[in-house]
Amino acid sequence: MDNSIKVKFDKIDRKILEILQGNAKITNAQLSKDIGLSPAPTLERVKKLEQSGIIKSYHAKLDPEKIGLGVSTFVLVGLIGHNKSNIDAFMKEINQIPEVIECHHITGTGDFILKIISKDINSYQKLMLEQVSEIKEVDSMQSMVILSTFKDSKVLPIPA
Amino acid sequence: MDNSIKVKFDKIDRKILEILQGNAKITNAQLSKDIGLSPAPTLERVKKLEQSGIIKSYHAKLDPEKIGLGVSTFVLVGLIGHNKSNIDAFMKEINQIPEVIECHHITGTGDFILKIISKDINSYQKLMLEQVSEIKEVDSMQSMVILSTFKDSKVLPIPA
DNA sequence: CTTTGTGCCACATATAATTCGGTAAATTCT
DNA sequence: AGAATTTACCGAATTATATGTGGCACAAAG
Repeated sequence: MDNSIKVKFDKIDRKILEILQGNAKITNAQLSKDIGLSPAPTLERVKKLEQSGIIKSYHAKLDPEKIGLGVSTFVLVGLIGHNKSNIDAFMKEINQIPEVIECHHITGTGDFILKIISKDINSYQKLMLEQVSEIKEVDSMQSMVILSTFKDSKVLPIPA
Repeated sequence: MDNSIKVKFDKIDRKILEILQGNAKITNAQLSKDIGLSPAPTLERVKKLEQSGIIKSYHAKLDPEKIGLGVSTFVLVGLIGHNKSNIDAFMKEINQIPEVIECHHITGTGDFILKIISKDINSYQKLMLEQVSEIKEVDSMQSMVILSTFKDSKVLPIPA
């Protein structure tokens, strides 16, 4: 099991990570210029960062509205019980709903927070009524509809 | 102003978008095989999707724990007023805090929801006390600490 | 029908990634 | 400290990939 412990990386690696978080499509040649190395060791560092699991994957970011996804929400979900089997069953159901793009177990008000994205309010309602609230472990749900998004950074603040 | 209206794309484009959301590093040659076209028109389609703004950008996804980011939270923030100048001022401050990786204006309980990521509980507390709560438009704050993340999909469900 | 445009392929070329051999600095061991 | 070992780097050659071009076929418009 890979238990995600902190891995070593130096100042140059940090710079690489910052650049690649913001722009994964940069050429290795340009990246090497930006960090002040030649292409060969630059590539070597990127490969190591990938192999060590620091870089997990690369993704294209789409414009939700342009693909017809007009409604995004956060939903606080309370479960009927907190034992492992309940949570596992809930997770399993949630994982099968592509509109649920995030699911986090949290402290505080609810037990879980979901991020859901769908076409419009109608399809959102349908999704909630026919899929989410149908999961038998679900007790309560509280929706927060996103009116607008001011910040959605894909760049994590790498600690010194 | 680009007002993010829905743009046309066909079944092949949808497949391209699905693949690129999950794996932005695929070669054009492989992508063309996966969608059943030759490289030239494949590349042409990808370029069009980029130019039309459907594809906004490409990002490397890092493992937060491996770079020493152990604490992620959602924070519900209430503002002292809801007029535009207040909200603008708040946004401006929020944008300068790299630990705040998301900021959404929402309906429901609070006015805004933030996603914050930091090194540990101490640095989180420091951030909240010295930066977020210092913003003068901020009235109330309610933190939800993420215990674990079960799903964090970068693939949006493109409607039919 | 004819025309115009769109989308495709195959192939040629340009650009970029990747590999390789060698060197220097840093680290470890004695 | 000094030798041995490892690590990180560079420049150049090679390989892979992206990109550009011309031509063909189908579909939509006139």
